[in-house]
Amino acid sequence: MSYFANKMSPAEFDAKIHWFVGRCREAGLRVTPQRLAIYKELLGTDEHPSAEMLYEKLKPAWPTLSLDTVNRTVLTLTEIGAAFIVEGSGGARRFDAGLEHHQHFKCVKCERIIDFHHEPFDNIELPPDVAGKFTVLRKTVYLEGICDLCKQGMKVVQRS
Amino acid sequence: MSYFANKMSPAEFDAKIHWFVGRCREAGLRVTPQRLAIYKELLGTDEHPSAEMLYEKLKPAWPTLSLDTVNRTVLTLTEIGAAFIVEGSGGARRFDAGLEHHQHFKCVKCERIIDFHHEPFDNIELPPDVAGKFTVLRKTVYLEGICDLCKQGMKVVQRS
DNA sequence: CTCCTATATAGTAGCTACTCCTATCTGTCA
DNA sequence: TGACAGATAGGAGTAGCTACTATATAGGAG
Ligand SMILES: [Mn+2]
Ligand SMILES: [Mn+2]
Ligand SMILES: [Zn+2]
Ligand SMILES: [Zn+2]
Repeated sequence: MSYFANKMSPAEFDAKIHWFVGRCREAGLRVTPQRLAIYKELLGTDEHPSAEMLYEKLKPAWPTLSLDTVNRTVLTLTEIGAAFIVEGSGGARRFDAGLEHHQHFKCVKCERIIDFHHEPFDNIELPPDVAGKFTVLRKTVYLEGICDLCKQGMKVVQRS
Repeated sequence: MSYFANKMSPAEFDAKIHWFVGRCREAGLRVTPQRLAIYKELLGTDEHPSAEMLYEKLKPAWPTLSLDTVNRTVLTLTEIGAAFIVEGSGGARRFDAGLEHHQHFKCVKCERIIDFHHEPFDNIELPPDVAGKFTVLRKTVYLEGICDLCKQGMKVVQRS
């Protein structure tokens, strides 16, 4: 059985921020206000935003923030294991700071990326010849199709 | 048990070309020399080329071919179900005319996309709540990591 | 606390991978 | 063998990064 992901508690959120600060120190990275703000924004959403989407959300509170900083920062986040690039095909890269086991469904119409969790997908077993030949760093089960809102013909904010 | 994909016979190749011509007619599309050449090139390779890669391969034989035509054509191929965009994260879109059940391993260093086939991955069962809420058009098991050549530290042609 | 410096940021320019536009051409059918 | 809707070539335009450089600042030394 699977379930759709839900919000985290303020305590969980704070714990993750604390972990992130430690992870930065560990990696020899400065905890700049921009870096923290970008991480918080990514952590607090389940929309799997692109760099541009994060930039637009942060701009009101951070008027001098540059898009390049957002791009550099999300790349840094993936490098220290605080986030990852969501699998998909085409368009802008989408990011995710949710490190718990879960999977993604992407709507090909509205480009929404929706979290779900199905335990059998968490640790799919690799075929022996692949495991023997390659170093597998990431195993993903990924679904694409039409989401509930687009099926109903409802008007959804189109992306791109 | 899984196995790595291998070449098709000339007879199989011809059969697929024949199918493609019929599929074009069926869809009300003209069978132009460019369209056929692009499909043949994509069908004859297991490299999962980008539009640019196809363009470079075809240029010697088709000096007046434009990159835009390649881009439009691979899009058309996906629309009529003669090809699909390979899943992945970031970079140029990569295409595949191989419609048989198989899966992909992508090397994060050299960007090679390698076919393999593991039967348990062919028809993974959807969680009921996802199947009920969304129309799932594509189910993908996707692996990423370091390929055999890159592990050996061999020099491989870097992409991008 | 204050200063120092390596690292990070802002602003901008450049690049890659498409996507759109328009004049010209051609596969298909009558 | 035309006629013409659909396709292509070439070029311009756009989105999404990526590189460059002067300025600013986090965080450690003193
Ligand atoms: Mn997610
Ligand atoms: Mn393939
Ligand atoms: Zn949708
Ligand atoms: Zn490799």
